[in-house]
Amino acid sequence: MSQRRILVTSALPYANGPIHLGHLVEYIQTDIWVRFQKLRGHDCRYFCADDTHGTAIMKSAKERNIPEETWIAQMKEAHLKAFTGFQIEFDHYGSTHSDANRELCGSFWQSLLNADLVVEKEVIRLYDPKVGMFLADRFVKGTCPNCGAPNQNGDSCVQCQATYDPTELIDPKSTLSEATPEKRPSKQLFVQLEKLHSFLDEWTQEPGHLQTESANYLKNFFLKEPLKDWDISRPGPYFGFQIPDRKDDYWYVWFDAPIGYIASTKEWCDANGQSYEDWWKNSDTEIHHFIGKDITYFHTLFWPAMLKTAGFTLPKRIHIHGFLTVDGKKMSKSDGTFIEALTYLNHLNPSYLRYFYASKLSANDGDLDLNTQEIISKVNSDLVGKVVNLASRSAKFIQETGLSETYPEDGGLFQQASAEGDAIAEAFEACEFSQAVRRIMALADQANQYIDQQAPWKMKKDPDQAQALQDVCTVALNLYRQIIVYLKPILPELAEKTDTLFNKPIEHWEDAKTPLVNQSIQKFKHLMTRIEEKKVNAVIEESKQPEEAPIAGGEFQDSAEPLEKEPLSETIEFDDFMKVDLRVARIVEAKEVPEARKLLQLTLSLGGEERRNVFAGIKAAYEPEALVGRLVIMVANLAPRKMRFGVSEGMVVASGPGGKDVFLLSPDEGALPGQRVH
RNA sequence: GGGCCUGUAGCUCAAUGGUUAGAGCAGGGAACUCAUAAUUCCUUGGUCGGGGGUUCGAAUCCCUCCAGGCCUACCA
Repeated sequence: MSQRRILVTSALPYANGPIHLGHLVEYIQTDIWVRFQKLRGHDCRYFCADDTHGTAIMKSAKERNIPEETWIAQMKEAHLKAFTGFQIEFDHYGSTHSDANRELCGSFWQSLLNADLVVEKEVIRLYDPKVGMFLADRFVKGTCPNCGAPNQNGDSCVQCQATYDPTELIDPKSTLSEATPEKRPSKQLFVQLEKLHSFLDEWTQEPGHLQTESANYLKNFFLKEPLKDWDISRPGPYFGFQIPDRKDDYWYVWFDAPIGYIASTKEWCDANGQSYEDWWKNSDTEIHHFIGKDITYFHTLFWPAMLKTAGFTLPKRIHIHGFLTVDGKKMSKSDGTFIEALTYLNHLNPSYLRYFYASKLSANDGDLDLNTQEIISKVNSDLVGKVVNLASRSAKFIQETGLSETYPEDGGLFQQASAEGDAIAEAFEACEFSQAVRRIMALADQANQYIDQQAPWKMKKDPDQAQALQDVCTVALNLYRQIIVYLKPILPELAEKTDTLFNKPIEHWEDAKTPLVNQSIQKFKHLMTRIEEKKVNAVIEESKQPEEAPIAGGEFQDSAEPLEKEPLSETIEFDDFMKVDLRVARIVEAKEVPEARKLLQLTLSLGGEERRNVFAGIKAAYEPEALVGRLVIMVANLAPRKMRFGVSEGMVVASGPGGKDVFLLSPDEGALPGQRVH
């Protein structure tokens, strides 16, 4: 296979807020893809930078009473800390506020001028006389001109969904100073994108450049009609780059941001004795941009147009991903699901999230849901239970002897898994990470079966079987290492620990094709620990922020979520209800069931001599001692159920999703054991 | 209102138009005791969203309806 030259970028995070788990979908996705390409031996480089310009940055700096440069330096440091923590490995991470970027912007600009694409037009905009600047839409609030709702944003109304120009707002107010803005004429520069319409038609529809859903979206939406002129300048004061030969005009942040990809490349090239033009003006370079679907517009229309005009190589592919939801909903600060990267890292291992995202990501732009129960189950059963367990259950048998001198007969397992590597590689290449993970886990299942069949722990008891024992463990550990080769792009840290275990680093994807033999093995140390639910809960707790002022409606603001999660059942008749015999019962004894993960054993009294033995799945939520003596509601006529630990003679009634969130029902004071509930 | 995507087991997802639709997790039963209560075997569980159509044959192709998601609007 010939070596490819691949340049990869992720979208530049805005230097105005911390990195959160939503951002990380993209950086983890990109990082996995880049690590995969590097492991395959390609000349692959990953560039990114902070996006540092615009009015929002000015506002933040102003609020803190510090220069913009100080603010963006602080943000960059925080961003890098988060990325490093999640093992996102850039070849270079720059900033759009750099000399390299300023120069490149100048050269792009000149190309646009030369191509006669820039025109000047006069527009009426809102101006804040107190602050002395024109106001971006987001910094104006006022009464909706359509429905009269007060306190609406500058561009649209949440009440009636109307969109409008901020100059149409009734009674507008600047959110920067509370001043009433003035309407002022402003001369602004526009790029006539329409002149490149046919090029964009062609480029966006060419197979391979975009996912089909994105190509369709552009075709049916923007490209169906003449493209609007792109408003590319902003009047000062504006934190950004001044446009050459224009006294008071700055490039709009979305002009200089994507050029930041090239500037970051250039900084790396300058430091490494290379020419950035070899990367960006070279048809042999594959350029891959990873972005979220919210910025499709900028990367699939403006950006190719700019590259084309300035004579740069066009992207080979734009990889567009969806948004992150948590437990099926948009991230929410009040729910504690707006989780910052650094908050996560305070409690949990980054590998968990890397693996979880990989197991959910595919090449389409659908949203990805982070479900707390699912991440626990996936990591604990796949990674710890299956993969790491392979090493854990075999390494210690051959710590003294090391791996066998020649690779033993294994019934073709290694060969088979080696061949599977091609299909796994194809899945990685196509960004079908979930498929790759599925295939890898199937290999782990096979390897566990092999160990079970061979039963090395039995061989260990018989000195005559010493060679067989070494051979079986040699196979098992090689199958394990092979899996780690495939997982290395996703889990670099686990791969490093595995390198240590085997005294031999994994350096290339092809390492999965050759078994290790005649090799000493380090003393086994735990490679990865299980996720504890309480740590996940701690992340959510730490992420919770006080609710913003309630919208309306008084003091009872119950969430609609429980009902959405478990909708009402169909209507039943009274007789149906009466079949269920609910009784008040007193817990007279409660004890742990040591072998059971979720169960407590309860002895319930229905009064008099009537006792019931009930197993309840509430171990995670209640201490046995705290339960003794309290009254609960039980289903008293439920058919007895034989369980592994004994017969359960009914059930106690509780609400909640399960796990730690279980809430037993209690009757009000005065209720007596044995009384029926109706 | 329009566009795009999705709908398969309780949950997460597979299945080039071709046997009886499969995995993992969860549930039930058993085995094992090397391993971080991990693993292995057996097992329960499906109106492939509904209805039409094309076909020798449809989860898969076409039409239509329903539900969900995302995007976007007096425009496609």
